Amino acid sequence: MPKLLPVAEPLSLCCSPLTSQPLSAEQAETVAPLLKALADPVRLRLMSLIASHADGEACVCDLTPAFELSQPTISHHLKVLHDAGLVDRERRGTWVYYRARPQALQSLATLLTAAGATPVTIP
Amino acid sequence: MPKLLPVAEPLSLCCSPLTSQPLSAEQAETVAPLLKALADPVRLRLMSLIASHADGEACVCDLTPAFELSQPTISHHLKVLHDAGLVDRERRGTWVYYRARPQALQSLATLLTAAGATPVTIP
DNA sequence: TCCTTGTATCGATTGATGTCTATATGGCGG
DNA sequence: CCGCCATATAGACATCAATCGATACAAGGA
Repeated sequence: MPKLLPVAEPLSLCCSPLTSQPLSAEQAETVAPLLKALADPVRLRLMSLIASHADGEACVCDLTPAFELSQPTISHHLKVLHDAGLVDRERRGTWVYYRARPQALQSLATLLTAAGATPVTIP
Repeated sequence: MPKLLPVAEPLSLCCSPLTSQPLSAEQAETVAPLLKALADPVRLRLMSLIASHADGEACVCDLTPAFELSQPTISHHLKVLHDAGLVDRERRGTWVYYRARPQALQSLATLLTAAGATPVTIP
């Protein structure tokens, strides 16, 4: 029987921007783990490397050499990103590819974006 | 022609979106602490309470009762937010007010926003 | 001056996190 | 089937972070 999928959920953006109304405790508990997954320099760079790579995906073999860290450490960080639902994971032959989930980043960005104040308003 | 982004000087957002090009190690070291400061349910709610409060500011005395945590713990979390540059701090008489810095949140949102995707960012 | 109220700091404790080495797993080629 | 390569997991260790009670500091009022 096939292994159960890990935690890649719909990632529905749960809430309106932080600045429009207070987050509930539950909402905060939902969102914080996403931010925590990103709140590490190595994982930020991993996410960035993956997301900016061609087709929004990258092989582990592309990522590991970018750091002066052991291979298990990189694998660990990728697992954290994956468990948070920020990246998808696919095995193709010997290699494993991680793919960014733009909607995940997008929902976080929306949360942080000031309510009325869109990024750039042209008068 | 595109106006310059309303860059928040003290906190100048260091980088273009994650998805447009890889973050340097230095950029990642700069941004990660901001995310880490937000990556806690209590601090997320604090930030949200402050930002959504009238005038974007709130007294500690308004914030503490919203949690079932000791006053020193709330004070600690506020300090973390302040040290990260996410909120300003001002004493008025007996009370201390914390004020959200929308530019800080905005720069994070810009970082997370997919390059080509929706929002109005101007590169 | 002393007391009271609001907020910050200190020190301790407990649990989480990043990193490593060693080892396991999964696929491919011979 | 065997051995090699790429990646994941396990276990250990050191550091960090969240929380608390106790206490210090700051400001205003008696």
